[in-house]
Amino acid sequence: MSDELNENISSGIEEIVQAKGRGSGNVTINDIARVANVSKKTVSRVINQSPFVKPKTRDHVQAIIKELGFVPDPQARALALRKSFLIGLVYDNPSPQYVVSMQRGILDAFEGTDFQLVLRPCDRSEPEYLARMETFIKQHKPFGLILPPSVSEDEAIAKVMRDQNVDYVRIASVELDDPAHSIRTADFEGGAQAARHLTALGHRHIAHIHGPLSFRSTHERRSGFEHGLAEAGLKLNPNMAVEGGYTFDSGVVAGAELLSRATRPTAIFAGNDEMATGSYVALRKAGLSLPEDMSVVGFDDTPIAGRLWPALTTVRLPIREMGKAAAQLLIDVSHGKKITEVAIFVPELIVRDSTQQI
Amino acid sequence: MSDELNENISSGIEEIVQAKGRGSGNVTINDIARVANVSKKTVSRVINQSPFVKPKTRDHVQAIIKELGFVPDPQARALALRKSFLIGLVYDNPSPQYVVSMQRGILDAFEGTDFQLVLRPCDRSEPEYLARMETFIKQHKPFGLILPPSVSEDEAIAKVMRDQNVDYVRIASVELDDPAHSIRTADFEGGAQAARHLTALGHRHIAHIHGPLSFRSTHERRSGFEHGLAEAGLKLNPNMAVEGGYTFDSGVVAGAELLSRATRPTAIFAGNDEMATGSYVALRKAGLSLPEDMSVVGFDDTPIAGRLWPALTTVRLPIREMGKAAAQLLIDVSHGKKITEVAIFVPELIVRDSTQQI
DNA sequence: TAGATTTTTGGCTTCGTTGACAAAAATGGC
DNA sequence: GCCATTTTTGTCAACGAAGCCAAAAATCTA
Repeated sequence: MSDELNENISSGIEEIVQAKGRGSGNVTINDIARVANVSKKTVSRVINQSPFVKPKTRDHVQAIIKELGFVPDPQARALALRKSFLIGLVYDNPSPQYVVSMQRGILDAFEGTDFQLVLRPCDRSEPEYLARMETFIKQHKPFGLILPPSVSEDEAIAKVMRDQNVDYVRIASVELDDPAHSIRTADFEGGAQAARHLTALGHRHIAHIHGPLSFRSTHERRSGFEHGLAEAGLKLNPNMAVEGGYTFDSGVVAGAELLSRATRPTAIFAGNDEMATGSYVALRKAGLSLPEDMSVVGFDDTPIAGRLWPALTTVRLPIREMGKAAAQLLIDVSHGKKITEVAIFVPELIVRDSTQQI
Repeated sequence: MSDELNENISSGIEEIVQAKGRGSGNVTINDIARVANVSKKTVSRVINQSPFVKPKTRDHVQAIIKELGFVPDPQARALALRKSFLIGLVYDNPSPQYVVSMQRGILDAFEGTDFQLVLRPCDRSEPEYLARMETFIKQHKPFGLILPPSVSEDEAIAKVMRDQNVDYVRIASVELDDPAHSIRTADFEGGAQAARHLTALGHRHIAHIHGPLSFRSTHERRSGFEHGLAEAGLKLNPNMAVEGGYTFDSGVVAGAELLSRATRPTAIFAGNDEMATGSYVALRKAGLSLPEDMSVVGFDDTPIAGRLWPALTTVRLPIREMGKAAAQLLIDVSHGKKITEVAIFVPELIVRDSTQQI
């Protein structure tokens, strides 16, 4: 009996391997069912790790799946489940470096899974952006969405996602949502670290180029920075605080503006690396030497920080790790894991060559 | 009759709008068929722009599609067509900036279409990379693949794509494939431009940091460069040519190596912006002033070029436009458009502040 | 060991679309 | 106005999986 069974299986395998090898489509659940001599429903159960399958059956089916190199068709599954295996990265971050790092992290987490990362840039200055978001969700039924700042802070988008009943993870510097939907960064702490570093080097006149006021991170980084200054008995002089747009160009402008003030600061804390890079240019244009004439601290530690001269001292956010954590959270939650605490990423000061003792 | 028809339609629409509004799933082809009083096959024909539909019918159906906000389900279509609406970007380019720019370009072309961009980093140092590629194609049945250098140059990957019968576009500095599958960049010409610029500024001792010899672009850029030097009666001194890996770190090393030579060049042409950035660091470490002591030319014009000090003179490749063209080519070819000539992108020298008269 | 109970398995339908082919409608020629 | 052609439209079965519920097998109980 057992021999006969095995023989049947062997010949079944051979036949299918030959047929599929000639390009007659892929191996499907039906092929597995036929060869394994079970119903396709049972194969489906094995694929989906249903606990209602006898271990013996499961092993048998799995062996045949492996032998035939069967991979379930994501489109067919999506149709039946009314949910695809796409995970969208919805972003509007002005720093391309930030976005690439995050992509990497997400892809790290997808290793060995069937999820695919799709890119969804989101231009919130465009009036239709919410409608587009909704159409995308309706049409493509993504498994989930990952939102880094600043789209993560948009409550209108959050509402759309909830209304459309799609899973999501928001990465932000404040707790915007419940733990199952949040990854948090301790930007406040990062700002404080920047301040402590500069005051420890003896700086007393420290300027700040912060991001747009509509970003939560702007306030967190600045408050943290002020908190750090206060520890050294210092206050942020209001006219030493200039707003930028988290972009390189805005950093150039902001840097120039600071230099036009009556008293020149000896150090600048920029709200992100892009603006810090811009401030380098402004300082150089004014003929200053770095870091002799001015210490500069950035935020994020995107790849450009290490490529500048002098290499930029910056507050490192583990962006790639955050991306990975966000993707993993999405997967874990879908598996029914209960999340009780928001994951918090604490930044770390990376001291390079752009800061020095005064 | 006409009135009656309209009335029926109106009530049908109302009914469906109400039902779907309550979240009972999306509007499907069946709803359209029912309301329009045609078969779903006819609706399908309208969606797919079949020429065998009477204009009157087409307009009628399209009006109802619009009214109900119907969008076809990509998963169901994919299942029936055995081909998804995903387009994969397969990349291994060491410069993250290059990759982001290309992503943007591809997304530009997808505007208003149903295509989604999925990211497929490809690590060719890993032994399984071809098998993974094959599995991805088999499983997800992408509509097409876009391959920038250097994966584009991999003939083993090209074979897999052809065997699996998936459409693709290869972006390369040489003509690797037929016009329907190729986007070409005139790297040779770019190299020549760099040489002409430097010789015109009076430089006679010019070094070259080139990319890995396994990249076609390395040879094209170098040959073009030598060609340009020859126009000025110069030759590339073999020990003034150093190999890098198209990465920042390799640029630092290569720069240092050049400075260790008996005679110091007065200008460097780096094979890409990343390595040019690395050479800045090596030169600065050696105490040189830029551009006074050394002129530097890069290649690509990735965002970092404009962020450096001095801003990098570089040979601009319109990466974003190339990405857009590649995506558009994929779409056009799928629509049956015949391509007789390979699209060639000719680079343009962007003169900034890193080069000066000697 | 028969019957009750629990565990496993299977059958049939559904998801939303397209393909092959058949049927109906429109058009043309006489 | 009738028949042959050509357009246009419709029917029904895929595509490859999962859901619901019933059937079969295994296990337990007395």
